[in-house]
Amino acid sequence: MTAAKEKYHHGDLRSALLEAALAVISEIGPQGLSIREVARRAGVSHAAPYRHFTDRDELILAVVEQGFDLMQQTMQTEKAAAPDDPLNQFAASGLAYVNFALQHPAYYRVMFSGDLLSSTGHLSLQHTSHEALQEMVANISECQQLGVVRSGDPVMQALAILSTIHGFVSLVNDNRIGHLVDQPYSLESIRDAVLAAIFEGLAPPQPLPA
Amino acid sequence: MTAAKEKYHHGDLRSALLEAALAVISEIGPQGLSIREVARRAGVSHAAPYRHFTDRDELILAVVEQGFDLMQQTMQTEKAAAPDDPLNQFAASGLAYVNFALQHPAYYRVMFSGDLLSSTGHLSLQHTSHEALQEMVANISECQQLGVVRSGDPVMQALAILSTIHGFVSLVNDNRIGHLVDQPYSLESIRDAVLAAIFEGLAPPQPLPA
DNA sequence: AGAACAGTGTAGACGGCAGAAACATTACCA
DNA sequence: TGGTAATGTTTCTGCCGTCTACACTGTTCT
Repeated sequence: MTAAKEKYHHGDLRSALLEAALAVISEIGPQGLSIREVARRAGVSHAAPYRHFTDRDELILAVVEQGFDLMQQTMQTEKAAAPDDPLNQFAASGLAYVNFALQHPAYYRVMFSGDLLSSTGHLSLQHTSHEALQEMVANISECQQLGVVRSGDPVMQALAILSTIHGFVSLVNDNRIGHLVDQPYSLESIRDAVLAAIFEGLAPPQPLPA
Repeated sequence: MTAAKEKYHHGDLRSALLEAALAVISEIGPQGLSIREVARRAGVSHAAPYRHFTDRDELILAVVEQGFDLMQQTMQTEKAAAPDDPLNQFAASGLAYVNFALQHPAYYRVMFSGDLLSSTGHLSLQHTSHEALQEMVANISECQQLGVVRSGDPVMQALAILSTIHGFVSLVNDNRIGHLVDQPYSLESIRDAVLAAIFEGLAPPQPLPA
């Protein structure tokens, strides 16, 4: 935990603030994220964070970017570890996305809450997500050419899949699944069913004639 | 707009506050919703709302409940207007859900933002959504018995569909779709594609032998 | 070595917010 | 007509974001 680092003023306040911010979001939720609380946890005065972030928004944005980095990295790793055919790799990416969201709910909430940042703009983020979608589309096209995914506009298919996955993890992270279903369903079983539904919908309507 | 109603103190402050709250959410977003701003718009002191709502949360909750009522009503109407077979009625409900969310983004955001209310609990809402899911499940079962929906646990199917729809409208309402795709896709076309994808995934794998 | 300087943290102030308490006004009812 | 409950206002506390003026620390130049 932040080891031995009290060099001169603080050492690495910026990182400490990001860490504290994530902790606050985990414990209290994003609405409880205040500059003052974060500063308190980092053990500095309430104005110190302004040396590193011009704004509350910029602090949050930094956490968001950190989250995107971590997610992208995780997905890349999982994809690389999957068998070397497009459909399996695509499935691995999807599973990795969902697992990231479920394992790091604080990150996912900040990244996609929509109410946290005042402006949804922020070009760098737009670029990141646009790229991610493009990769997804390319992957789907590849699967189509192999005949393992039904034909259709891959952009539309990607958006539908993204909707499903994002919707699922949002419902879970906002704690709405528990109220919806009765006892005997575990989160993992629902997750697997949702992912299965995606791939059922993606499969060609007629099984391969072979 | 609010007609002639300045009876005694205010007339119907409670309604005026709900109306103002919704307006604020539309214009500034849910994070800008403050008791004081709402009171200002209703032309009363900042403490007046506390006569009608014990809490900021309770005000928001009232808007949420109003939203659920309106949505349920809309869906019921559309469902009744659809042809009298289960699959068409199911499709009509789904379309109505999406359209409600797209036409009343402010309501939808408050209803499902997750960050707005401190507690996700609120039994009445849990009850409402649980009931809604049950109805969905029943509808799916009916379709299965007619052979127009593939077999499988209808609860899981319902959750997958709900995920897709909720995910789609969340992405749209948080303004993320625009950054993702390039020009030539209209929102309606994406909406239709997403809905189509749901029903493709729901269709029996082998077309009816007839 | 010593002085200037930039980077970093602090102290205090301002206005806005949620919420509680005490007070004022109005509608209604006996 | 007078009493009472409902409704709205004022005022206060404490937290928040952000700004400004100041203090400390490490570096760099002479």
